Amino acid sequence: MTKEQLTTAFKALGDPTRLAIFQCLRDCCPTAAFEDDGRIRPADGPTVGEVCCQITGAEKITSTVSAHLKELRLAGLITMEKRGKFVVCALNPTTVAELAAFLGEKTNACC
Amino acid sequence: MTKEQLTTAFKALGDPTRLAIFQCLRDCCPTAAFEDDGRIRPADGPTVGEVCCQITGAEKITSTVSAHLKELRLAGLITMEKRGKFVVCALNPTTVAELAAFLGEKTNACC
DNA sequence: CGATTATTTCGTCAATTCGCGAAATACAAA
DNA sequence: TTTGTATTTCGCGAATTGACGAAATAATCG
Repeated sequence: MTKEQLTTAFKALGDPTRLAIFQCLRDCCPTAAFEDDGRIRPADGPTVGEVCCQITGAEKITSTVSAHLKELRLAGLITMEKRGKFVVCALNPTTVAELAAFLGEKTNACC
Repeated sequence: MTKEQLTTAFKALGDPTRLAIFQCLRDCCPTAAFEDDGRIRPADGPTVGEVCCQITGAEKITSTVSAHLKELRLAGLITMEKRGKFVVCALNPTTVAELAAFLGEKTNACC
């Protein structure tokens, strides 16, 4: 991970709305595996609309949350995939693990 | 750690200069344990001036780096202590570990 | 096809941030 | 006390950010 990728990722997490999204995706399961019409939705995460509802209480996704999701995606922290009319998202565990590893790297032994 | 503390800490790391300072403090030892006059300097970290030199190449600490150090301190990521004419600093391993732990928390089992 | 639903992009505005230099503060040495 | 050194605070301007609503895009439904 380059220094620039690290700063981008940390900056993405350094906003209350985006951190809430991050926690939502980390802690929450997709709220349903089936649509109203019975079709199954790939269970890799909630739709962006569902995430927005959890975060802001809004019924539909807002442009603000959409922008935050985009930033998290560009930072490599989440994945987003189109599923018909919906966009589902999920954490990118690889990047998260790399951030944790960066923080966990040992301090130089002589200190 | 509250949500606000988490965002503050991540935001503090989300700037290239501050991340460089963080890496410097994590990876570097104090460059010397003795002053010119022979007095020992507490070996808990380099002076802020030494950190600034490593980061920017400047001979004396700049107001920019001073402000970044303050933000890292307010975020709980580093400690700063006055030692006579100097201010020495060091990582706060507790906060760093808490951030790493937050990122490392397991995804909900059902996902 | 048109209508509806889910989402993103765009434009704007207020607020924040970053870097800089000058001035202020703190401490030590002479 | 005066001088010098290390550092912080202040004030400013340029650039970025976050929130919001309106418009655009994309896919499904009828």
